[in-house]
Amino acid sequence: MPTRLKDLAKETGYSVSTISRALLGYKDVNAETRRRIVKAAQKHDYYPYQSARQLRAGKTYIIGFLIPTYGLRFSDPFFIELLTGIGDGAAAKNYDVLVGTSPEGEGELEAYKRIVAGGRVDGVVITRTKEDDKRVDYLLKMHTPFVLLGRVFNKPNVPYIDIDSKNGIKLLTEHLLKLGHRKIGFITSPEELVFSRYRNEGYREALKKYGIKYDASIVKIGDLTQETGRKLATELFRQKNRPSAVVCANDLTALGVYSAAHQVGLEIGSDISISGYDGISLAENAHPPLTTIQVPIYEVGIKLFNMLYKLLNNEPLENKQILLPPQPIYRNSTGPPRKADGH
Amino acid sequence: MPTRLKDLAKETGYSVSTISRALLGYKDVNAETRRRIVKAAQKHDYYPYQSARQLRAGKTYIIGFLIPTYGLRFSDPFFIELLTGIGDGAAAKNYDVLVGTSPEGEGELEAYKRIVAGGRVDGVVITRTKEDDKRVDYLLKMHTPFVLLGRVFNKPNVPYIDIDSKNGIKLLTEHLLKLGHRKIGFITSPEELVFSRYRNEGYREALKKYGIKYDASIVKIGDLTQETGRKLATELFRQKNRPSAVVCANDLTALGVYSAAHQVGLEIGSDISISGYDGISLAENAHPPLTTIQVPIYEVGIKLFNMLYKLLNNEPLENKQILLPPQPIYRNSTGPPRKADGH
DNA sequence: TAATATAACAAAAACGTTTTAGGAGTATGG
DNA sequence: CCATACTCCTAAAACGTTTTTGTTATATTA
Repeated sequence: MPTRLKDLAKETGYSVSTISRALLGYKDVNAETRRRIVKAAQKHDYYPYQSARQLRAGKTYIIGFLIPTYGLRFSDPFFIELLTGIGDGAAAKNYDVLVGTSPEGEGELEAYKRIVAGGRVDGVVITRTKEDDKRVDYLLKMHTPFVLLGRVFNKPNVPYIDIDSKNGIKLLTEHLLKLGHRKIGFITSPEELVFSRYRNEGYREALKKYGIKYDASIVKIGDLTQETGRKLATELFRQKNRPSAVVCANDLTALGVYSAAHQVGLEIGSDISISGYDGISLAENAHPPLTTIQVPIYEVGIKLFNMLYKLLNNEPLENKQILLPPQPIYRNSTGPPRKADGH
Repeated sequence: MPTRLKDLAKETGYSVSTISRALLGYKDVNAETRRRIVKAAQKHDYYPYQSARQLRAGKTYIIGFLIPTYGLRFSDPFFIELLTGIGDGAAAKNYDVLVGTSPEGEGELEAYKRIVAGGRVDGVVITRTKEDDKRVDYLLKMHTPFVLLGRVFNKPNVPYIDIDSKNGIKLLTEHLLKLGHRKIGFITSPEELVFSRYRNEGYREALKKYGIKYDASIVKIGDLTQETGRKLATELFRQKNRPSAVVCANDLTALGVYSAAHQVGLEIGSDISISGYDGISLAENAHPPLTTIQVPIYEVGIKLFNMLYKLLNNEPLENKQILLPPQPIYRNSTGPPRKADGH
């Protein structure tokens, strides 16, 4: 049904190779000939058949992006914003994005193998890098180009974009300390994630700077979901001498803490201060608006693709490793603690 | 770098065609031969090269899914849940999902043409169907299989899954009416969307049933984003005799109304009742939890893929058109209106 | 005028897989 | 012992594109 070079050849009377060369802009095609061919191509809405193009070129013009899902009802808006960025960047260069899910643990590497070894994609965007990341090892072994959102240890030369989340969390924690908070809880992310380490460091450094001892009883490890944020915050709020503020590893967790706070009747911004991380649009429209680190997610998505594009086309990559400074946005979810130290 | 049939042929001493046939399970391959070949394939982590397979078969084993984006900061979690459903359904059948964005208007059809005419995908999942949907016309013309999330007019035979949103909105509106509300605002979705018509009908029918006149001044057309929900709700709340309840076209809009309500100091569930639609997990964890229609998004995603899969493989489709009954969940965002009719 | 350059097109090969058609060798049956 | 059936394997073709190489006709030059 769709038009192929063969059809255009039959219609115009030229050979398949001339049709191809005319459309691709080769210079040894007569101007009038090219005009006729282009006209016919437009008339029939010709688009080159990708499978053939791919086989011939040894490229797919497709990049892979696997969304790390924790559990079924996975819905972090962060990944939609990132995905649209990557997708729009790709579309601008006539690339496509193959999207899959990668469950944590077992199936994860298998999902990558499937798309990489099968030659389904030319390159990959990886997020939520781990301390010992098998995916990176595998891609290096396979010589498959990739870019990371987040850093990785012991691999000095891999290209990445990351937000300096150590200083991000540090800024937020210091902000709370300046406001007068002295007991600040922390709901962090799974230990194996690289950014957990940075965020934990930021939290600790801020405390240290203010001479406050690290208290493991008010530090909880979440999984970046709202559900878990709510659950862990509830635990924090049940404690005898509950923290007056909670720093969260991401916005979704923070929104979960909102939920917990409401349940126990704590007013956010006064009874309890809460900070997030990511800057999803829900954070802005939450009540009260959430103090967070604003990550330019969509733009990072575009940039990630463009880096990968250069890798794929052997263009020089001037900035191979980009560490963006954290951009804190202080909103009303954080405020000075109640004088009559609540509870 | 990756292993190909040729390599396995060289290693085992069999021909390329025998290798292929052995791995594909043809019966005229000696058991011992197959064993040896399979062993070699495993040893070298062989995955068939997709481009070649696709070209030969005339199929890509890829389906397309274009996310309709309104504006840049697009982040409706609904689509992530749907996407993971579609993706997991596809992966189970060794299919992949090509994801792109489709801006409203101009570029939309072009985005579909790119992936369909270029043979990038075998079939397509379409969401947010329109009254006069060019995409459907195009796909029918191209004989490209597709399934819809949502119905379409004047095309009796197209396969779809839809929630009966007329009755969904009707149930929610009636719920509010039963609670005693008599002035119920409605923030609906863009007119061109098919489900807008159904939802509007549901709203009107409920009012009619209770003998209440339709009041255009408290019906606003939004765009399904939180931002716009907030903006339009603010307009509603500024009115002299503001509505005591607001029905929203989706959860995200409802969360925007939450934001507006908080800004004006209205207590949700008493000063103002709010209902959503979709049942994203954020709705459950909002404060107060949002009354909504629970759509089994993830499962619908899986089912959509399975329908498309059958179409692609010419398997019979018993239920070509599925209309799911609405599943209302009444939470605390809706309650009886204040006796001293606020304001 | 003969040799050479140039312009404009086409033939053919290649990418890696799957499938069709068939072939060689062995077993079976009358 | 010949014909037939069966087992197991392989050669070759095909999918549609791009690119390399080549060819023909015309124009240019000595």
